[in-house]
Amino acid sequence: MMKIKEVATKLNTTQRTIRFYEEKGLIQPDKGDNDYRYYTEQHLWKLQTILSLREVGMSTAQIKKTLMSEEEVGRYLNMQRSALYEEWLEIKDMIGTIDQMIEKNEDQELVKEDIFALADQLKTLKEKRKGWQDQWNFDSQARGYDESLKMNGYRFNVHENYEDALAKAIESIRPLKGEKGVDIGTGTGNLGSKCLPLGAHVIGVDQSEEMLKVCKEKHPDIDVRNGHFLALPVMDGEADFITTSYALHHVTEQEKELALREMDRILKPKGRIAIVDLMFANAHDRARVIKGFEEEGNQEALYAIEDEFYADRSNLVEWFKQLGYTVHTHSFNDILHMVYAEK
DNA sequence: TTTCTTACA
DNA sequence: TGTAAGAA
Repeated sequence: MMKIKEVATKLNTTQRTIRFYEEKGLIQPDKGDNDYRYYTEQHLWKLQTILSLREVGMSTAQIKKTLMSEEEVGRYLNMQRSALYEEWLEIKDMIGTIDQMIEKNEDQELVKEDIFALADQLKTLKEKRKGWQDQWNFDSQARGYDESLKMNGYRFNVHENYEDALAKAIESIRPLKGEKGVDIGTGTGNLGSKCLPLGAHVIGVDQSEEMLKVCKEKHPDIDVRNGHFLALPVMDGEADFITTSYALHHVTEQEKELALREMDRILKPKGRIAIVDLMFANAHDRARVIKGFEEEGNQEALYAIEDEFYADRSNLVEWFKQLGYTVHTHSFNDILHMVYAEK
């Protein structure tokens, strides 16, 4: 039985901190008749983990949850990593615009407007990065996701050519042994897992906890991470290739450009990207296909298209080219396409 | 001496 | 979380 001072020095903290954790309900040491706190080995261990989690920025409230649910420390660490990545990206954005402001300021004289504009731009960028929300509630869809893939829509089957498309993506990427790939919006891992037998390390990113849980159960070898298109939990230039299927249409057309830049950030030079998704070849084609659905009175299709953000493939191609990529495209049907880009 | 509690920054 | 003050 140790008294608080001994514990504090041993763990390299202060007595105040230890009492504070008790106040927050994280630990309950035994109290003697003199009201002194006495700590056992178990208490020490617990305090040690509290301190460790605190060190990586987890709040006491989160730590409390983590400690109570015993089994899932990994899950909370995962979430914490994502949070830190988001903060990191935000800081990078801020530094970037400050650089631009300084440059403007040195160039010309009266450039307040430019600086205001840059600040405003930064603000919207921050909002986009944070403002991501799961409009379609994938957490609740997770369990039945693979089953629902097999079912066809009544008059509109978005998963027609699904397997062909996934196969084509892998065939284009040609993952090599030892390479690191990132599968964005990995869901239950249907696409990402196809890289595993080829010897690649796969990071599966998804914003839905439940999806990740299911994914991990199906494919234990996938390195599953919380995150989304606008804030990928991956370092700059870490990925040899990126895949994504049936996910980009959950991001608005405006955000898609930012999403491509985010992919560009994590991709190595010479890296490859394969995007398989519901999209239209271009604006004309979009009008043509929609008109077709209207003429046949296919409300189901029209509603589905309106509810989500099917990309304009020509825009994606254009953005990739601006970033210096070589781009190829492939159509599976009117609404299912692949964009393949090489850095 | 040591720890405790409470208040406040 | 750090600091301070009075009490046990």
